[in-house]
Amino acid sequence: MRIGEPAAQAGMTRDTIRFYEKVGLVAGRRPANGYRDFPPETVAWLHYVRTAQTLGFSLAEIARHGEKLNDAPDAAEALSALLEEKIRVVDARMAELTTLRAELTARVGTGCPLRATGQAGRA
Amino acid sequence: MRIGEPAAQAGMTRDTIRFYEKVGLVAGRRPANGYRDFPPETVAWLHYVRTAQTLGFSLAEIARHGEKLNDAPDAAEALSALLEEKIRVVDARMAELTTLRAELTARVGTGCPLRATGQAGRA
DNA sequence: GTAAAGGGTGGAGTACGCTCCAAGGTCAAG
DNA sequence: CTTGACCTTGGAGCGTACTCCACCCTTTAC
Repeated sequence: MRIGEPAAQAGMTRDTIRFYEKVGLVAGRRPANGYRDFPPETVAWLHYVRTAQTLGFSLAEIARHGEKLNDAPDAAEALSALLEEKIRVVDARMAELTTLRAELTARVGTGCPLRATGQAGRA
Repeated sequence: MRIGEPAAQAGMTRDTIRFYEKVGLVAGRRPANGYRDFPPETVAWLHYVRTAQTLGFSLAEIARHGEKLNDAPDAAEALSALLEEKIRVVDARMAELTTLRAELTARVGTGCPLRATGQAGRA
């Protein structure tokens, strides 16, 4: 597929895909005419990139994940490992939010949120 | 206090505080010698800024919150409202993470994470 | 009086993730 | 063979949040 198709299907601009290629996040062939030619899986990969982004992963991290997956002898296993790692990250992030939520709740109604409640503020 | 003290107490550099002043996040007096002079509350405020940041608020948002608090006739009430608003944001973020976690869990062991499971990828 | 610690300024630079632009080449349809 | 859609490139620009720099002034301690 030429660049427009994955762009449309993944809901991003062609510029974004070119940028992703530049940072090594996607790759394709280059036939004689100079046009990029992407395999169909690229669309799924781009969706995956978006998902990982919403998880808070940087493009660099996502690119590393992609490499790991390509290098792994057993892609399915490597992937499960990565997913599990991500789940741990998500859990950690949620725990953090839980703490912050508690801190906020504790401050509601105290009338002085700028004065630390306990160790608040160093969070 | 001169700039070094709030910097040390809030764990940031003087440059950061100068930057915050530039974007309207903190303010102080300027005596004849040209040195910044901050009130003691600045330290608590800076801690608060850090906390809000970990919540995912941008400096611009935090600055707006600060203004609202200063303008409010009843600071305590205005603050509780803001905190409650933040709590809603935290809750929303957690819900999002929960969804993502479920999506990841569903993919573990499927062997094909790049193929969307349901609406995965549009998250 | 002098030296060190601390403060001031403007401006450049960094990292991330795009986004837009101008100038030009390629391809498919009529 | 021309039109228009789609593609190419390099490079500039943006917003966020700093970070570092050089160069100069003020304060503090001895």
